Amino acid sequence: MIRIDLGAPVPLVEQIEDQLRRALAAGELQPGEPLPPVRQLAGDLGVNLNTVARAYRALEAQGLIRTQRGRGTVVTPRSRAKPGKAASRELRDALDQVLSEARLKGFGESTMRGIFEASLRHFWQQG
Amino acid sequence: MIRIDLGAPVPLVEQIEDQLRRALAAGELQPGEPLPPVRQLAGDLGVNLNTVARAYRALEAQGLIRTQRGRGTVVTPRSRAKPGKAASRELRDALDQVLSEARLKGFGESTMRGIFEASLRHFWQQG
DNA sequence: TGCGATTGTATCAAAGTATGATACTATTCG
DNA sequence: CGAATAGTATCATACTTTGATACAATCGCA
Repeated sequence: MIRIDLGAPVPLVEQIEDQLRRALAAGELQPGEPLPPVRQLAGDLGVNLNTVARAYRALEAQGLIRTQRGRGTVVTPRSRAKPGKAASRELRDALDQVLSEARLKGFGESTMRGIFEASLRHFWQQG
Repeated sequence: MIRIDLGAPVPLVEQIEDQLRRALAAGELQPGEPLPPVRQLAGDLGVNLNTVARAYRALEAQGLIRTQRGRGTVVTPRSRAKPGKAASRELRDALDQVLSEARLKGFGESTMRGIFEASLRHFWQQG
């Protein structure tokens, strides 16, 4: 379900968090559905249970999942709130970051569009 | 020219590196043009000169600038090489990351397209 | 030519962050 | 109640980031 890279420069907690968020955005994890217990996921990935617990807590702080000691962790229903100005600025910034790198690496405009459309479909189509 | 945020979770070196890369991709810094000396930029930003020097070295490792002790740092001409498979995978991954977050924050498909097109124009049009 | 000014580099210490080992607490179910 | 299962807290260790300071290369001008 998730694959982590011990040699990557990005922290394990963040790798786990990012991939779970992607699964949530793609609809692979539906609201109400339980996430694996921290010990199980930690065992599968070969990391400490705290590392998974921290990823869960980060996602909970973003309102994406809800966790309760002794009971487990479940996916929360998707927020229907419209994003604010700060969120828009952050999104533009993150996109600029990705596109500027792509530009410098030699990707062309149409290639870029193709990759974008694929990702867009992945996360917006029915997800 | 650059603005950094001491309270942000992203390291100063990376903030500086990212913003310089964006300036390069947007064509605000043209090939052959000199970058400010590390002490000057460091002074402007209120950080240690080493922090700027590290950002310069990172960009040099990516082939974007060329630096020589005692002489300074200049922008290198843009590489004409086509990106390989690894670069494509990384790009898809980075885009997925950004779009999945946007999706969960409630951005709509057309809003997303608009922001993307703006960024695309910014970095590909004549830049 | 030589010396001062300017530019990037190396070294090392201090503070902050990430990860893991271990013990703790809450919930469920027989 | 008690065992099993779920998340939490604490703390030690290793790694990363930042900065202070000293070093080395290049340039320019007297």
